[in-house]
Amino acid sequence: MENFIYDKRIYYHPIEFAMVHIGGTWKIPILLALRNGPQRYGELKTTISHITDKMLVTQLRELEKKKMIYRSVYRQKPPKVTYTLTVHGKQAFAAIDALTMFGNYMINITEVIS
Amino acid sequence: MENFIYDKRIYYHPIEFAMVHIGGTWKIPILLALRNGPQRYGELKTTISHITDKMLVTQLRELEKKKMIYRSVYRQKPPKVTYTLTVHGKQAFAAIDALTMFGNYMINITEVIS
DNA sequence: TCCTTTACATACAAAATAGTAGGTAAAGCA
DNA sequence: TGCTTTACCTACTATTTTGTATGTAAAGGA
Repeated sequence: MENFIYDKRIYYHPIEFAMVHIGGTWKIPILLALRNGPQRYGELKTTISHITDKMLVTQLRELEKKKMIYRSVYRQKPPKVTYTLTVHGKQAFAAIDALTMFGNYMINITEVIS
Repeated sequence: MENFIYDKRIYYHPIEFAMVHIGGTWKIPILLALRNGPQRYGELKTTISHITDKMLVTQLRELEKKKMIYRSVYRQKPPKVTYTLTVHGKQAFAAIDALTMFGNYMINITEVIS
């Protein structure tokens, strides 16, 4: 299998499919925030600096749809919702870690202002 | 070091920096095409299906600027130019391979039309 | 001199992605 | 009843990325 269709879009390489799962500005930060255990919505918002409500919500919804995370609702006084990694979500970390290593490598060989 | 500046832009995580090197639609296909050895411009154009001249040129220029590939010009009858991976470019393959594996994993657990 | 081949370049348009600003629902409590 | 907290949603705008179409330079050969 080399190319295939999903959700009315054609993919030519597995990497393109990987990217719809962890690509964009915010999906990886969200997955990393959940790496040490579930977090509620408000916690994610403070853990992940600079993220807006809109971005956080849309990316959480996409990750949930793709079965990378799941959403738990606690019916309480002020509502409580937590997000947790699924097994599929955890599978992403091999790639995420490899990307981190490559990024660090490129930082070291590049003139960067810290 | 957690955030830093490069080319007038601020980065908060090494992955963001990795992504400016291998992100976008065409950089990884180009790197993969060069994996088995240097290729000339015209060869890349046929190896990488669907790529346009504009995309191929701009991505080659960016990869060259970032020292991921280098450009060799042969002064000949019709001009000849080849592109070759540098050591830095080769460093990307650990991440690229990890992404490929994750992509394949997600393809398998997803209902995909092949 | 004109033609052909190779490797580009450039203006413009379209599409995808991200950000801004403001609003809402639910439910207990004063 | 009105207030507060948490977890969202929506319309609109801005920015970034990609694609389309067309053009050009160099150099040898007919």
